[in-house]
Amino acid sequence: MYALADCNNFFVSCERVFRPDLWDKPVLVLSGNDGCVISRSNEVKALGIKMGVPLYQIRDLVEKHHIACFSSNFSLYGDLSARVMSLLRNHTTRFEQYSIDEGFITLDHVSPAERKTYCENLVREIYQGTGIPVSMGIAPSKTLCKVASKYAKKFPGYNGACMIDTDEKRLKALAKFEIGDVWGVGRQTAAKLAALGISTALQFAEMSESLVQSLLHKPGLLTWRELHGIDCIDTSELVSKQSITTSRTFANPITTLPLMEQQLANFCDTCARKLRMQKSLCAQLIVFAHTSRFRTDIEQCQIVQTVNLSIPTSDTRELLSYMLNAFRPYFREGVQFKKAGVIFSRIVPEGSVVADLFDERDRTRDTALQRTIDKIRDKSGRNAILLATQLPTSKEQAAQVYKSEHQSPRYTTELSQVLTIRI
DNA sequence: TCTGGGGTCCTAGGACCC
DNA sequence: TCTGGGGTCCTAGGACCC
Repeated sequence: MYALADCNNFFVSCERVFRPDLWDKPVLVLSGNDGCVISRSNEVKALGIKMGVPLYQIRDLVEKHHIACFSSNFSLYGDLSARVMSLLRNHTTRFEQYSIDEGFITLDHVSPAERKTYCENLVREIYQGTGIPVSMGIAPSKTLCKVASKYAKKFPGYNGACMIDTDEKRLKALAKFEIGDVWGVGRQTAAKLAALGISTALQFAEMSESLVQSLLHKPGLLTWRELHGIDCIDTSELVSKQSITTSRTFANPITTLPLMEQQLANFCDTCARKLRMQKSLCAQLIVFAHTSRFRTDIEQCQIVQTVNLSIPTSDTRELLSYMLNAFRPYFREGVQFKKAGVIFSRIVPEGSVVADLFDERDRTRDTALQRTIDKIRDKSGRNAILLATQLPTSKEQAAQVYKSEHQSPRYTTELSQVLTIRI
């Protein structure tokens, strides 16, 4: 048996931990540039505000119902997530973090009769220890855990933990569960199934295995088996990422090369630091920039350049020079670039690389320099030392690239803060 | 006017091989 | 007009997740 712990309205809950006055008020958290809704309190959900809607489309509702809006504050969410996950880790022999707000534990060390109570206590402990409300779902497969956790979230009578441990409970739970809400069933799949008259998880489970296989192939088949209680989805943590992305939408489009290069240099730096943190190198980088797909009134432009490296590296200066050389010829002055980003892929572990006879770089020296730069930054802050390309071209321009008007303080990750904490 | 960011897995089809 | 067959590897794009 697994138990899934799923934080309720996670980003909103994080903001509320430090704003007890908002505990029973409508609250939402916004994406970058305060663009879209990415987390909603129950009060906001009740107002019919959907996940992902742009803020400008719900301005009236926000004002009318005095909804508290926050810009996203990922250093806060990451820190509170780590605290929740560490409490979960203490309660099991096997723990798998699935996302920033979800983790699976196994319950082999708890007798079947005590599992529900055990999880109810864990929910209480996490709430007392972190201020974050959590719902738990207990079941023999992860997909069923997800179903159970949604029931736990929806009905207070479950005391925060819902268990599907008999066939009777399983069928009852699936009968009232929309197929589109099942983990692994997205819009396309739900539409395909709707065409066959299938709308609940139970109807889907009652399809023949061979029909599911021919219609939805491997992913659909796995979901079908999971709903029958067969554990077959592996979520074991990948020790290192297979690709690393940094990309941003700009509040005001970028139209000049120096400003674009500065942004790309910072993206490249962020990716390269992540790469070095997981002790890897990459052999491919992709750099892209494009105009807003919503603006049908202006000239559209999309740049995508892939660079393959014959020798994998994690050196920021080296990666940046390849990147800018590939990008520069395609940049068109005056085009309104709304989004840009960098992707590192073909990632391999450090030390797995064989020296190249025709290598023209002094890698020993490069590595030593990069290590020194990293050390200075660890000690004195990220901006203590930067590449020239990363420097803002002008203060006025730099200030206009992003927008974040409702940012909460970095309560947990910045020193010298006086805090009011809800107990 | 304003519309997020970072991932994974799977599959079909092209390139290439003998 | 007729134009092999079978296999592997790689990649782009689709679908999905939070």
